[in-house]
Order: sequence, then C-alpha cells, then structure tokens
Amino acid sequence: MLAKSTEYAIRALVYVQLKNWEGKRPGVVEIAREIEAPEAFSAKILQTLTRHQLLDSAKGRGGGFFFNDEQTELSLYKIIHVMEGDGCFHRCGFGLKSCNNENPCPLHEQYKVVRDSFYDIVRKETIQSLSEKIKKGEAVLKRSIT
Amino acid sequence: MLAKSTEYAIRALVYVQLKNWEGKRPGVVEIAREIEAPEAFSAKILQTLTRHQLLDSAKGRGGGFFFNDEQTELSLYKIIHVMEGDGCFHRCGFGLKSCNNENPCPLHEQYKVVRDSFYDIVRKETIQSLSEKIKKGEAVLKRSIT
DNA sequence: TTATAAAAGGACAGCAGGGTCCTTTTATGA
DNA sequence: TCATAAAAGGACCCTGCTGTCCTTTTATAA
Ligand code: FES
Ligand code: FES
Repeated sequence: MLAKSTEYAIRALVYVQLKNWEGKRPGVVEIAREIEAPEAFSAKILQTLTRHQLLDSAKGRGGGFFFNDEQTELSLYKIIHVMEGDGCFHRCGFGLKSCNNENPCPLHEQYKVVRDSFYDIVRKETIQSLSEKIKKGEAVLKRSIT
Repeated sequence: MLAKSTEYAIRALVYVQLKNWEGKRPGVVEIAREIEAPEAFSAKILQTLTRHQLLDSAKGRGGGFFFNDEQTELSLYKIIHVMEGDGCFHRCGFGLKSCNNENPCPLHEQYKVVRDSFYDIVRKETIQSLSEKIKKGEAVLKRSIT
C-alpha cells in the first residue's frame, strides 16, 4: 500500500514526537534503532522531511530532530504527499489512464469506496494522534514480542 | 494498489471473456492492442496465467486464449494471488513485521477496515462480473474519449 | 579556539518489477 | 508434407526504489 520509505517516515516521526514529549531531541542513530530501519536510509528520509519542513532539526553537538512548536498537527497525508506523491488517491484501480465518474471502469464504484476511506484515514490521523495511542499503551511502535 | 502486471492481467482476462462470449479466441497481438498494454509483456503475463491454469490456450494456426468451459467464475483474488501473492491482505499498514490484533500498531483498527473491504471486493468480483458490466455498457475497458 | 558530535549532502551500489527480443515448440490448412 | 501462424520459453535490459558510504557543514562544550 504505502512505500517502504513512507512507512519508515511515519514511524520515525512518531518516535520523534514521543521523545519530544519527554523533552528530548533524538538523533538519526537512535531513531533508526528504535523504528527498526536502516540507519543511512533513515538519515536520507529525515533529511527529506526537514527539507520539506515537516520536521525541524538542529545540527552540531546536542542536535537532533524535533517538531516546531507552531506545527501541532501533522497529518499522514502530508507525509505521504512528500514521500511518494498522492497519485494513489486518484488513480484507477483497474489501471486505466484516469479515474472518471462518467466513464467508469468496471471496478470504479467499489474501488472508489475503499480508496476514499483510506484517504479519509490519512487526512484525519496525525503523527500526534498515533503517538497518543502509543503513549497510552493502546498501540505499539514495534513488535516487542513476535 | 495493484501491481501493473496484475492490472494488465485483469484487463486481458476481461477482454478474453468478452471475445469468448462472441465465440472468438483472441491472440496476444489483439489482446495487447485492445487493453493498451505492451505486446511482449502481455505475452509473458498470459503465459503465467495459463501456466497456473486460470486460462487456456491453443497453439498453432487459429489458436488463441480462452476460458475452459468448466471454470465459469474467476475471482480477482485468484488472479492477484497468482500475479503478486496475497501479502497485501495481511501486511501491517504501518510497516510492522506482522499485523496482530493483540499487539496492534496505531493504524491497525482503521487500516484493517479498508484492507478487509478491498479483500471482500476482490473475492466477490470476478472476470465474468466485470465483463458483464462492460457488455451491458455500464463500464469501459479502456478510455475511448479522454 | 579547538575537538567533537551531530545533521546535510552527494555519489553510488543492489535489486525487483516492468519490459523487450529472439528462439523453440506446436498445430493447422493449403 | 510443408509453409505458416500462433503460443511458450529463455535471456536479457532498464528504471526506480531501496539502501550504503563518505565528505562537508554546523554548532556546542570544554
Ligand atoms: S475508473 Fe477505474 S477506479 Fe475509477
Ligand atoms: S498491526 Fe499494523 S495494521 Fe495491523
């Protein structure tokens, strides 16, 4: 469904948010370890996120990644958009060049429903809402026990 | 969502079904042209489908592709399974190594719903049900007008 | 002011999916 | 029986996503 890099991005951002709530600014090495993603690749992804200003970073000793205080809610949609574009929310599930209500493919009616549901989820859910669940112990960031 | 090759496969099979209903057995060249897919690649895909017996073929002059009369309904699920496996119906949308009700990721509850809806669709819809819609003029196999 | 810790950035390596091409096999009808 | 039409199959190429490595920049603490 989502690209690997997008999944890493979301997990990384959730970890950063959790740490920020503890008053800490994690670095690449720590983040990569905790979200179980390759270190160098995580660095690339975090770079992309900061370049697009979904995240802030501080260089030098004592630096790390953190959320700007102004940006309180970061939707999954924004992350997906930056990491892989939003084509998957518009494309035809049957592979036609465009998705079109007037000239539908035979999957259109059914497919549209699930595509739109997924769209609603990623518009509504945010790094903060996901992090809340983990903080409350309702969900996990990684599988402790297989 | 689906791999390109899976989309080609579904479109190809729908075209074969429509032609079969007219008493004809289309060949690779014709199929590829009509579903707007690369010829050589379509050949590979049709080969895969016949090897897994989702489709029959006849070699030699006057040959082509057709459905065995015994097999009256072919679900999209079976095609997906053959073309790319069914991992996407089980995987965690958040990227965890497994999807697990007891130890859910923060997206689990919402994601499961859309994943299962899609699963239901591809279990229920068949090459025949899709072809019916096209035959009745309720849907199209390719975009005639942009 | 200097050693050090950290992110940023560029170059490149590996691999799977998508796609092509050419040869071989098989059947038909002239 | 033989030329031809068609699918089957194998070898290969290309691109984009995944991932690594090494250098450069920047900030801090000693
Ligand atoms: S036309 Fe195919 S999903 Fe809308
Ligand atoms: S655990 Fe992530 S979707 Fe089920």
